[in-house]
Amino acid sequence: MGGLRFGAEEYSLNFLMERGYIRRRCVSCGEYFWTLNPDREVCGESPCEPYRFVGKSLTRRRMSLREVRESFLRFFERRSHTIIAPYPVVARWRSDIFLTDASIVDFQPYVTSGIAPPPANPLVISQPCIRLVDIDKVGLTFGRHLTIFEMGGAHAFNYPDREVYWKDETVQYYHEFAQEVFGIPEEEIIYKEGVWSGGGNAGPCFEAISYGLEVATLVFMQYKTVDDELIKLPIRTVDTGYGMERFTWLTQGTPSCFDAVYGELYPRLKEIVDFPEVDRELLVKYSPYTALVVPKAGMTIAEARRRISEASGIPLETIVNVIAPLEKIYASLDFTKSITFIISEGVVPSNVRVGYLARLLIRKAYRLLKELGYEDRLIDLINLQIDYWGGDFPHLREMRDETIDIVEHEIRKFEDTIAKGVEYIERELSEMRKRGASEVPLEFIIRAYDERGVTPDIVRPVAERLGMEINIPENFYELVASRHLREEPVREADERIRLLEEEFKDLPATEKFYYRDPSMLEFEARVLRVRENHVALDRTCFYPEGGGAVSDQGILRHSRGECRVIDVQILEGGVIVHRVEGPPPAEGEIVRGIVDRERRFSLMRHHTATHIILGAARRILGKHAWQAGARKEPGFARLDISHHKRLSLEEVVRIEEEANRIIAARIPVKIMEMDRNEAERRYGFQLYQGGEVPSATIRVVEIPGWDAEACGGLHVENTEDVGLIKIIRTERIQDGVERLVFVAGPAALRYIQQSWLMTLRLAEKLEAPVEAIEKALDETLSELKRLRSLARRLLSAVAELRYRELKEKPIIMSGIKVYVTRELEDDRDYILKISDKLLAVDEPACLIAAYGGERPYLLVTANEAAIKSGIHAGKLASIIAGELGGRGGGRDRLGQGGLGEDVSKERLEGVSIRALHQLLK
RNA sequence: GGGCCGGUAGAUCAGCUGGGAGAUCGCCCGCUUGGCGUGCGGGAGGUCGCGGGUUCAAAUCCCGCCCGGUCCA
Repeated sequence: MGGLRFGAEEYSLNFLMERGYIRRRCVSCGEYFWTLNPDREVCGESPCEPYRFVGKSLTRRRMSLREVRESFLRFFERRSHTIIAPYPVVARWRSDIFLTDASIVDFQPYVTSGIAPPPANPLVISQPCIRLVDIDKVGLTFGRHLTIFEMGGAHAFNYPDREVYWKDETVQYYHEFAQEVFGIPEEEIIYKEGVWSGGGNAGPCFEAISYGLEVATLVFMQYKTVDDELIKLPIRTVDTGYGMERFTWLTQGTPSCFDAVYGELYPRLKEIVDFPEVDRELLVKYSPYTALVVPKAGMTIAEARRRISEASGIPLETIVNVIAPLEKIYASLDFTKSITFIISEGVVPSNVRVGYLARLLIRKAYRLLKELGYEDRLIDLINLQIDYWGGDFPHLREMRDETIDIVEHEIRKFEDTIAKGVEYIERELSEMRKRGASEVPLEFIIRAYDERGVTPDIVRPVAERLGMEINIPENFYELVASRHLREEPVREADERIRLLEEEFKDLPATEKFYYRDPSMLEFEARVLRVRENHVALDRTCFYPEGGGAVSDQGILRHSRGECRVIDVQILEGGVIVHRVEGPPPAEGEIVRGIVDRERRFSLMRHHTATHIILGAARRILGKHAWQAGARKEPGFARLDISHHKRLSLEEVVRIEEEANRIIAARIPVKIMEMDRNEAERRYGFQLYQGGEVPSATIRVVEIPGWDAEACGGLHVENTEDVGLIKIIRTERIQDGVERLVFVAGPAALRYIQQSWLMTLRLAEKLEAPVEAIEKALDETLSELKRLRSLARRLLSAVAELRYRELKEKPIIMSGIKVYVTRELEDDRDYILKISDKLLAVDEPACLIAAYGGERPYLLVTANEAAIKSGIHAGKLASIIAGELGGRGGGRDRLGQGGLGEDVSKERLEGVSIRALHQLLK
């Protein structure tokens, strides 16, 4: 949405004009802003103006982050906002993003689009947010950018029939907040006009600036953006973001935001890492110029440092040697906080999706600490973060052991990767050097990172040790990225569904009888439309495919006979379409539907079993075990869960035992339609195991005391109806995701019976009692080994005899001893043994052998002397095989081929002699 | 989810323009030594991830699958 602008009327608020604010244009950046000071020429935001609060106490008093957060929440509570507890940083209720990067994310898209009501209106929340876009610049800006921060959000949702508040009040609230809580004088409150857009929405906004620092953004979300066009939204949303950390920084006037947020932690931090002692005067002098660093402009770090040095007069080497190490400490504080929050919410590092972001953070933190020589202190820092933030976010402490375990495991894996990578690089580089290369090719550095995760900073010391030059371009990571620039493959799997949607979209939503009474398996309904073999009814008991479960099947009886229902799909808009085989019914008539009972019950059992197993897995493996996918079929089901280690046999056995205990406990399965906000309050966000649920009410399937999930599936009434659960296999489908494949009910019995029958058959074949099959098999295998070795030795002995026989009667041609033989033994090693012996002479010798059954193989060998005399085994093999209906080839000392027909020794001799004549002429 | 790399002896890896499965370390035996180490000599150890295809012939080429690694502006 580059270039989008709103007219002055969007920003000319009565509130501002009544206060005497005037609109001006920044001489530096060209943006419009509102100020009380008619002489002000710049907008006041860095980099147009350096910070003016560092080293000073400009606000009423110094405040900690917690105090700022509390003041913020209470301030808006006094103005009739309801305080809402923070949402997770992992946005599992959304399918479009992985992490919560703004407070409004909590309410998108369902609240902002009007599908669901907000939990309160207006509301206020302090939402921990994670943003990784500027990760490489964290530290460099002294804390203006963080990967994790708290966004104070005061939100109002204005409906056509209910106006809460809009622009004037929003700005007024901010204005009063800045004055009352912090004592910032009006002359220092500047509002810069801006445009906010993201997630398909847009609107004008004000950036609130004081003393050079932007501390809040006030967004008036009121448009949907479609193809660069703005469409008014029915719901206008006040979306404000107050930077809790930035306010804290402002009140404290410390050189960096990290000092303000983590200051009280420094004594403990110094016990963990050697905190560089930097002269405070230098930092106070340096800090304002960090405002010059604009991460998004694609400025390299070196360039940023040069510019700061130039502007501040601080020598570049001071910055590099004194300040840079401090920045690394800052960044590792920020990264470890992000890691702590993400992992505590049950994210398992992996090579996909949000797991990859977690891995990225852990690796970056590790490398950063390694540069400082403290990579072994990463876990200590995580513990420190848990201690520090655990007061405000208790789940961090609850998850401490799991978090530490997962991070430790990830670090070990990374160390492994590096160790192997370094070995590889040493090998390759010394090889390159041997071949005369004096510089490490850039291609090699890129490949090392892309394929093996070995970063340039690891390659560099190896190269230097080997005396090779190495040049790493500043834009290295962009180069890597550029080779992933390929087009996204277009998927067309859903093409069929899309076509169906075209055909049926104008029909009313089908009445879902399967929810009303899941035991009802026969019903009558009117046919609304038939398109080829797709039938839509006004109501149905057939459960459509969804939530990882395949659909019901059954029969439709109608005036022209009956057809089989083989697949059922629910389309957007709620029309359910039955795909049928056999004569379809006529439109308008009444049909009788009969659902396949066996299949339905199997699916229900497997579905409930999936919930039971998930509950068991979360108890045995830990709360990080989230559902990462599921599939329920009549014959089996599978559940993918996030977990950082391979499942051990013991764990699988315990999960199975726990699951079957829940079956035996005969717990009734409760299914309720609940208000979304109510459900989230009661069960927490682990409701969303199956991903996003796009509705105001949520269907909750609860096995009381065990598991509760938002789920649209059909379930048995009581856990005992599942009968029996047998886990039959586990797989690791990706790094960090384990798949459990299991069977339930009669399917489980069938599986166990089949296993038992196989065991019996094995025992029979091994001629051993069932109890002893393992022992019998071991014995058989070692016997096999012994016999193989015996066969080899015997063959050697036979070869020796054969050799002596053949040696006596060579055909001599042009002074070359040629041995021709026809062996029945189908064993090439045997022939080669004979050949080795026959050819181990100084005079020219050559062996031509056909061996094996009806279509024999051909082997031709020649020794050095023979080759010098003009023999080429490969060519011989080619000629001879060609004569005998086959083909062959090879090199000078060895040729082989296959013959198309059986051949006698005599025939082979004849052919061989002719071939030799041909070759030697 | 996609891209890329890899899977060969217990370990680390070479071989991969199709034509006899290798190196180093480790292991076993012998010699060297007062003993350990060392040095020398010998030896055991392999479904070349699995399945299919092409071919007279596949570790090597093609396809599918499994497993591991890595990267994703």
